[in-house]
Amino acid sequence: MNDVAAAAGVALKTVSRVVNNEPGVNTATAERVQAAIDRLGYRRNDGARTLRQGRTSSIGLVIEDVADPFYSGLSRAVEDVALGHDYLVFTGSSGESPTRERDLVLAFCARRVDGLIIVPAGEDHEYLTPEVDAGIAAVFADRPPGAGPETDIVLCDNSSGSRAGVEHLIAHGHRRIAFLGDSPAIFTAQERLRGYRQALAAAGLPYEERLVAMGPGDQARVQADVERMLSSPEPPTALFTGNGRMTVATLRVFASLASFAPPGVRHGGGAEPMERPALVGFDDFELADLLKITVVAQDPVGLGRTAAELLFQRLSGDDGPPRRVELPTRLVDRGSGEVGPGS
Amino acid sequence: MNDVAAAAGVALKTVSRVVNNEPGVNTATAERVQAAIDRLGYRRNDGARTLRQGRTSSIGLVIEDVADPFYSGLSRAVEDVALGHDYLVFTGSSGESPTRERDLVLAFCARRVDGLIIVPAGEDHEYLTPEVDAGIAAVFADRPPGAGPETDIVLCDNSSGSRAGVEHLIAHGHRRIAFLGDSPAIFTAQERLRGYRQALAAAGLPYEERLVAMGPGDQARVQADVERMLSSPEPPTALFTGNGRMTVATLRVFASLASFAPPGVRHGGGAEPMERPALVGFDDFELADLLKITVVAQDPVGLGRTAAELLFQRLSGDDGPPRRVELPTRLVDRGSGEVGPGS
DNA sequence: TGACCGCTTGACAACGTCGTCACCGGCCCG
DNA sequence: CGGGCCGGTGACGACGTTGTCAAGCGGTCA
Repeated sequence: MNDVAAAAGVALKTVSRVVNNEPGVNTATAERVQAAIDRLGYRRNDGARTLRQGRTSSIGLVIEDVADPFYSGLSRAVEDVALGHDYLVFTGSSGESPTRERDLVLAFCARRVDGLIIVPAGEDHEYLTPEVDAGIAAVFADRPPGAGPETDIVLCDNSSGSRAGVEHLIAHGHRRIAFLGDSPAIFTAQERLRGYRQALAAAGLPYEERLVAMGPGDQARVQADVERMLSSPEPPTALFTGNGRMTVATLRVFASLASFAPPGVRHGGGAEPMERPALVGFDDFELADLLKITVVAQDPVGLGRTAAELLFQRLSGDDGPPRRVELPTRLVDRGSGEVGPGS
Repeated sequence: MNDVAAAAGVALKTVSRVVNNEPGVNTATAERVQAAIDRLGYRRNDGARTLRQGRTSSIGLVIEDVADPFYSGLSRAVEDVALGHDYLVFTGSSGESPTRERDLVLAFCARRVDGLIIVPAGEDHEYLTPEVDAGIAAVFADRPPGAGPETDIVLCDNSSGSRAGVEHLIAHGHRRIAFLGDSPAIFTAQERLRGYRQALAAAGLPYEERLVAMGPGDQARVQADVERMLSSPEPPTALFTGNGRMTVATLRVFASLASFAPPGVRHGGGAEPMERPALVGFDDFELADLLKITVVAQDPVGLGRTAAELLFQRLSGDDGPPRRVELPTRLVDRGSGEVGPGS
């Protein structure tokens, strides 16, 4: 900018005015400055600008994993809202590690992002208190934070969604319904389990420990749990899976159990030691339509958009009490809940 | 930092030394300073730091769409490499718009990112020349740039992969193979078409315009093209789809054409006006294994990792001639190429 | 004629950090 | 006893911007 000013024979401040389209610059002068800018290939240094102005026009987004379709949808929505406000987005994946979540958040804070959108991996968010006190806005998405500052929160209505999914199975005559969920440490897993229990209770069905398995979503674990349940004396006739990864893993288990009939096709005989159970999954996924899997659909885009919109309201001065938004889920019936007893 | 210095009764510079773990500070002094830092909840302003130091320890990543699994895999890989170097990542989706690509890149440049990884949407990258001259490193991934500065480039071996996929179909007896590709303006679409033609030529098969359809990957377009081809007098017995979205769209078309037999199951009669054609897709996708779709798998993670590694080599001083890396593809045979004439 | 106005322009400090250099006191060595 | 060295500390400017304030200038109005 110094060079531009020298080249155009004006003061620094005049160049600044031209660059920022501030009024009060003679047209001829402005043209001369613009010419110098073009000639020298000058571009404003936004780093210095933000230092001077005290806001960076950037936000930080911490999610579990960009490569997970659920979070990448959320991510894209956040990005779109941010770009609409001329904000840039730092993205980071925590990979479910509380340490990495914290490191990322603090790195973003050191960069003085104006706001944060966080899908928390950890339980303790006290580390955020000084940052929030320092004026950084924060919104939690998908899961509520642990102990820490009061912030806006955007969630899916996990328990109602889960309950609706399980009720759908019950309505089709299922009485022994298994629940496969994420690690109990994860909020959404707990909530979905809660919805499952509510649905059972409302229908007067017993809650059986042996039909509930929670843990990481890797194929081996799911395979073991599903096989164990299905080969037990009184196997479940339906499965409810607690997230998209579990649903897909379960489908792979089904595929690996060659004795299953294809979906919708029944075995000939009456005895069905290994008939393919009904399945309803929490969270929609690509190709679920082709595979005809009934799901409780969340709205990752809505989650991201809402979180970003709340954040920008805060950034534009709203300092009302913290809000907690719960987005509804939607049961998408594709038929996989119908197989089995009741159909 | 000023406040901390005052609170600890030392000079600014001493605080700076403590914060940066610089040697030459008396242990007692350091403790006093550290206490003041903790008490005041001070955190270094990395914005000011980068201004002073001339590098921002951040890179910009411009892709087509974070929500697309191919790019989100790439994105995650870039992020992991960057975090390994203590770099932060700005992410932006261009949505195939050259203007938005350019705006994003220039916004990142104004923020003085140290480097850029770009999946180009546009054809003209002259706008990058001043930035690269100014010292910003750039690497193009997945597609080569149009006119502009010489930079490192990381691609998939599109034509070979495509050729291998089509040869697989030919090897299974197919003679009329349709090609459904992305818009011809897109580099990868052109390359994959080239591979298709090479395979045909090598097998002595004619190239027929009527069997080639290129354009956007929306369901309606694909539906129209596939239906037109399949209902033509001499319909293709196999389809080769040019990217994951096309493959999925084509599967949906198959599902909508109720007259098709399920995969692997043949119609009873000899005449087969609408037998389900064989299908091989470029690009793997989740659940392709369950749907038993043969694909030419790319390696989005490898693409992202390689691009990031090249970038960091540049950032650490490597100024050798521009490099062009082509990553191999891999044919994953799941049986969907076998249906039809030869099987 | 002089006070005042609007328009244009510029000088200067400040944002928060770090690199450079200088300073101070104590100690060793000749 | 004097010079040099060293560990510890601080003053100051610079990075590239922008906000504040003031000044120059020509013209208008009382």
